[in-house]
Amino acid sequence: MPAISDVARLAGVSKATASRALSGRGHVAEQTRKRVVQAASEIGYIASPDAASLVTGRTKNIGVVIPFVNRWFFGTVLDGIERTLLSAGYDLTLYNLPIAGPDRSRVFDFFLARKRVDAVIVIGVDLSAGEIGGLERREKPVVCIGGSGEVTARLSIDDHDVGVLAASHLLHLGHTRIAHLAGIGAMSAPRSVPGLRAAGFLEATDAAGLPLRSEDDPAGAPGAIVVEAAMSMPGGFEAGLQLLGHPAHRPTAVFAASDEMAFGLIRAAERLGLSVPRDLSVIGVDGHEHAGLFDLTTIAQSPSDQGRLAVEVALRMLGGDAQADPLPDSGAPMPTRLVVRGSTSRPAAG
Amino acid sequence: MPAISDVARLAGVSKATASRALSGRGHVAEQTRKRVVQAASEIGYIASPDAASLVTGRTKNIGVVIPFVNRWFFGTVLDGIERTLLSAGYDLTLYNLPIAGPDRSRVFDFFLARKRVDAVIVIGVDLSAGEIGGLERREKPVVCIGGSGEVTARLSIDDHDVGVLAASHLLHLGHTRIAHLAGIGAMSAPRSVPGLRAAGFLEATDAAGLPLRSEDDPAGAPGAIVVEAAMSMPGGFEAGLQLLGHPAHRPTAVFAASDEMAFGLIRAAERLGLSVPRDLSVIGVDGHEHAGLFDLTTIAQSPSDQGRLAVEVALRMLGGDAQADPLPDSGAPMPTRLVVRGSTSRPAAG
DNA sequence: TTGAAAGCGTTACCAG
DNA sequence: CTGGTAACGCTTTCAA
Repeated sequence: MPAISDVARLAGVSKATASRALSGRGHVAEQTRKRVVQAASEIGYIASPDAASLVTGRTKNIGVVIPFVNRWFFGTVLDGIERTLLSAGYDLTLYNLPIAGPDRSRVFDFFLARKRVDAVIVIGVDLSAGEIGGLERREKPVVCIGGSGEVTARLSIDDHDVGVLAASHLLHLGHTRIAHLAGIGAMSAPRSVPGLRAAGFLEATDAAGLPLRSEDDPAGAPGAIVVEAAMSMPGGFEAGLQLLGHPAHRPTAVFAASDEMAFGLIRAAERLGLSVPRDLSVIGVDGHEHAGLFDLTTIAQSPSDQGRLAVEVALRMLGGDAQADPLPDSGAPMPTRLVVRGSTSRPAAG
Repeated sequence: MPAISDVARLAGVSKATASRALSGRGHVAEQTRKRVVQAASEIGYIASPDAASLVTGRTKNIGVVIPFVNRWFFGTVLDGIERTLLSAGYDLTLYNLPIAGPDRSRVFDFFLARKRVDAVIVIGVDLSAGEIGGLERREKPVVCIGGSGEVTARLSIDDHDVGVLAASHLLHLGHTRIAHLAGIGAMSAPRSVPGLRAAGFLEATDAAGLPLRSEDDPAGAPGAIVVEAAMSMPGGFEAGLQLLGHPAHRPTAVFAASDEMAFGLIRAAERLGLSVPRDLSVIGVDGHEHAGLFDLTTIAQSPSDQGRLAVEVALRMLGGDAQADPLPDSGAPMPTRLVVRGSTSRPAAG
């Protein structure tokens, strides 16, 4: 493996000059720079990042903490991050965070505690105060996408508003028996993404005069109901079979907390012989790339943009200038938009 | 940031002893070891991996090259890798490889060329001779999962056999008009995963006396046909609309090269008013976690096991003993099994 | 503009 | 079993 001293010798300069010529820091005569670069490529020299970061304190490496890679939102955010990092010359170290348990603290206390990453991007994780404290103590920039926890830099859509928007769309169409397929923890963790969406939903249905019902309530009456399930296609499917199983109790519209849940719900409806949107209107959240295929009305967001932006924010924070607000638009929520397709319509007459 | 010299001072020993005590290499009196460990945890010391790898040449970091994170197979393999690596104390650096273009060579020539990873795991990539040469020149262990290219360590299922098995299942049921929804490149890259599956399919249909047909052939006659599409749900959907669009040309059974394609195909069939399996039998490949939800017959494999195993192989190669065969079972293919569900049946009479 | 030399934080060798 | 010391490969003062 050629070292910088080899390059220096071949180019007839000192290590110092070779370093300056190759890294672009400090002034070097154009002619010598060329000679050094030529020598380097001749022997296939590539700088050792370890040696460099040992002295500079920078690793050119960003840690990404993510709970799933196999859910569309998360995978797509990761994709956006990776692409942006690649073109900035940064490495991405992936930490697939288990929901809880000893491995989770291992990620925070061991892996992230070492000096291997310049910054951390955390996607869709509800961070505990202790975890946040640990990260901040290392003085590494932390950028969050979604999730919850009192952190300085967070990029996210307005999840409460998403809930309001979805409910309003259904109310507007004239539905009065509406269910919300919420993510796990919606009721117990009000600041989490599922919690905020559920709260927005309930606020809107309440404002419209719909009472909150439980599954045991008398059938057929107007009202809103919230059911929790895994935010995945099977989650939506299972919950859907349950929710739609009793004709008398059946809502005429459902707001699913994610498009993947909505897909599962639609399949459950079909399995039960229901037609969407004639018997059931469905609206989801995400703007999943398969939403068109299911003809699903959804509240779209742009995960890959969020990923790209998170990287830009992190790099900006790394670039010093600690005073300047690193967040674009002073931390305004990321945009969402209602995409109306064929899965929502007015309820059947009667 | 506390350094090892701080630990040494606090414990009243030399740096050398402190290092030995903490890393476990070399002999240290049990009593001093305890004192050092105690001192380390007291000041929250964590070794700098950069400094360590500078001298040992080992980074405790594995590079993973992957073309998608958002396809189930790839995401699940990644998950298995990550989990295994985490418990072995290794980091995972992710390279989301663009299919082609300058960014692709950048991954190989710049990112992987640096000394930042101890080994590389490559998932589902058709490696060129040049790319393989580059990797081998760095003398880093390379483990491939799927994909193609003449590399020493490869873990994969027998994709040719998968094609045979799928075709045989359909033939056995009595189908004589069978289509194969193949991945892109199946016909042009015979050693690739799509190529092998298609070859197996054609071998079996040919042996059964079914002629290979093109889309323009006279309708209704027995035969096998191969259509290429993206190995995703939308890919299967679009191709399905095309393939099933003309009633006269319609096959009675389709072998989709992945479960995700099969899901799309099933939706296309439903969209066209066809009933599965009455009008159309469908078999996929993967054992996708949603296969049950679509009641899909499939040839299941275990991506997360493949991921786990790839890590074990890589670590074994790293552990010296270059002579011993690092591959389990002398490189025998990974297991697959036919899971019969409701999407395949005998063709309708007539 | 260039060079010499002093680190960065470890581990590994060689004495003791 | 332990301590001193020399690397590892780079960047960065400080002088020239």
